[in-house]
Amino acid sequence: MDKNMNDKDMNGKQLVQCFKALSDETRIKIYHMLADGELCACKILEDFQISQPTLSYHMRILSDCGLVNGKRDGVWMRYTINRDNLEKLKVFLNQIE
Amino acid sequence: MDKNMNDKDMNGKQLVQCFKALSDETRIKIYHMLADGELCACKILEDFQISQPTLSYHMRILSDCGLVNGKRDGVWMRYTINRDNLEKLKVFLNQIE
DNA sequence: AATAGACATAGATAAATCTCTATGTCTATT
DNA sequence: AATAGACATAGAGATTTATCTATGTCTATT
Repeated sequence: MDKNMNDKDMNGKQLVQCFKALSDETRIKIYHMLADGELCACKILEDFQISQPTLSYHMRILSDCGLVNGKRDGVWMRYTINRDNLEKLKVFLNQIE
Repeated sequence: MDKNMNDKDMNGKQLVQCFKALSDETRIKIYHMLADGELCACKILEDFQISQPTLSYHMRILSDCGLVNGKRDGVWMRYTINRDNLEKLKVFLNQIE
């Protein structure tokens, strides 16, 4: 696992955290939605039958592992995909085989 | 999530299951080990400080989601990476962006 | 400065997950 | 047919996760 690691790799812990972040139907759907571009939390919330604190919890998990960037814009939180870490996930999978 | 799906895609549930399977340090390490080729359960077990039933549990999770193939060979279980489903995971990530 | 709206945090709870020990099943060998 | 070895299953317990309600914080508007 640790051999052949370079700056394009994630460490094991971070990888596990990323996969854990994507191992939930709500979060994987959010991640997929963000593929089309930036979205604010209140917009994302409209697409789900969950409470606002639950969404906040999911966005924190997606942010903490580095898959998603969040920036405040006044009263809104605007979320985007973190392209660097998406790339690192791809690098990991491409290492397999 | 469901638009633009074709035979190269996994459905949402299966994707979630795959990511869940990889969201554990033991399993991600096993998956990485299998990248180098077939291994039997008893060989994999040597690399971890876990009980045999726990390994069996993890191998079941990796198999059930389709990331890993297991075939019996007499008394041994020989595991390999399921290349098709690895490819599907890659396709999913490549769809992002 | 009072209010309203967007988001975060705290605390509680139910469900899922990971691990173990004990035991069962199947295969190959003696 | 008895035994040993590799793996699976059952059941239990501790931890983690996903969700909620209630409440707090911060920003913008009136």
